Amino acid sequence: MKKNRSNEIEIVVIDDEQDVLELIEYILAKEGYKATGFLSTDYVEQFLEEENPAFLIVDRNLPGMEGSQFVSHLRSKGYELPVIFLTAKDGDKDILDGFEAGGDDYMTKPFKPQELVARIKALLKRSGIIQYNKLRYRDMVLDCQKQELNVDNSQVSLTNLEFKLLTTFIKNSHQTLSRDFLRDEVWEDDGSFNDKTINVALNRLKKKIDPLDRKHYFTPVWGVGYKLS
Amino acid sequence: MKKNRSNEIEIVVIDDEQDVLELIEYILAKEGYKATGFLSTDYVEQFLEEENPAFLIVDRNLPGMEGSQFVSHLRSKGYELPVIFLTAKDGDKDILDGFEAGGDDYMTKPFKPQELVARIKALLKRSGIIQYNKLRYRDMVLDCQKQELNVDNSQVSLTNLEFKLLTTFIKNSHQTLSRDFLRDEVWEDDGSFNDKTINVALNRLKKKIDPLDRKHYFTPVWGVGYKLS
DNA sequence: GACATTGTTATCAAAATGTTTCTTTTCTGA
DNA sequence: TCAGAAAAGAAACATTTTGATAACAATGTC
Repeated sequence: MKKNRSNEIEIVVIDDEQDVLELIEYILAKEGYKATGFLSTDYVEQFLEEENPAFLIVDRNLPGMEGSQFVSHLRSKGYELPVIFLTAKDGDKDILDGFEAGGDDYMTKPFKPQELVARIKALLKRSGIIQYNKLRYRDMVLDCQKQELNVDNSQVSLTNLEFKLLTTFIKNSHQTLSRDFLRDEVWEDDGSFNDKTINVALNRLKKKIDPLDRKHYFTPVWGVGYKLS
Repeated sequence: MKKNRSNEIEIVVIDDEQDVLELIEYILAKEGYKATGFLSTDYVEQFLEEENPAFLIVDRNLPGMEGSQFVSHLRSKGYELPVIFLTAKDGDKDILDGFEAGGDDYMTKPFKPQELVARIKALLKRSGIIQYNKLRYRDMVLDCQKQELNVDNSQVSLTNLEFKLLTTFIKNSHQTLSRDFLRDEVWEDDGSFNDKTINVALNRLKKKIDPLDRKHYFTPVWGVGYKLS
């Protein structure tokens, strides 16, 4: 029901061989994905419903329900998450069956880990799950598409102005930003402009992203402006 | 950036061997696609600009510019159309290069025509060029052919506009949709357009699918638009 | 014409942003 | 070092912008 709180992309892997499962989980973990393995299709649907993972990697020879049948079933239920088949079944007909069932890609075992990762990435990109407009500073991650900020893996909601302000600072993290610069860049100077507007805006931002003032993201530069620290 | 007027999906194929080109064109035509072949990357960019085809199939060993280089170039220019590499270059490194350059899929020659077609279809579906039959989000299931919505297993009737709106949100469930985007996508901007039209339409939709406002499917993003939650 | 759909307008509420005032901090020079 | 000036912070208030909602008008459909 709810998306993962953290920024991690969650991938479900279904394979009946424990060691293959572990290998894949290891590969995915190394790439920064959160992998959840299943030895059969049992409970997977329930898991999808509850956790809403981003991606599915599925073998075809599974106990109980065959992999492509399972995917077909999911599709008929309206699940549209990207699916890669990863299986020893490598006949021409098998591959076509996989796509017919609603798979997005089909890889045969044995497989190259790097190719699996590349294909996953391509699909995540194509499905719009990966976004590139991300900015990072210390433990902050800004998602420019969603206008969202994560600080230390918990979401902080920012207003447009605050977002623009923070973006400007992170894009220029190496230098002190003068009030003049900020006025030009963030506010698009409408002439009349109160001295304190910038101060107030910045302090509101500070309070939102670090309410307890423990992290001191911003340092005032006396008589000039502010810089990230 | 608008789709071809006709119903046909237009696919560009680049391959320096005339007979391979013709074979692929033949395969695609038989599947009902409109194929346009090129023997090199020359003029392809111009063609993309003018015709805005839906899909690109590209060889790697091309006279002039190498295939992956060309794709990389297109990506950097902002072309987002799906790309399949279809090439004899089958080394591990080659495949990774292909994905690195921005390819969506990678097939090696010799290839099975049916597999090519299956991969094209999968990608067209995933890119939203072909419609899905069903979409799901939380406890909502949309049947796009019947224009029907089921929420928590009971049917809710939606108007065309409402259906299109909801579909757009579910297809882009991972990001905030700005009013500009919605205007382009759902209404096809007739120029005069009241600010509040979108608000009203969305609130009507909200009320229909969740009359008691218990589920909070939509979250307004202040000053921007809405997102699914 | 009756009805459903969609767009428009008006009103209110909420959120964001700007302004003012006062307090606190920081810097400077005697 | 300390007093005073200048700058920044904080809180309260004011203004503006935006969103929700309802009522109404326009449009299209049968």
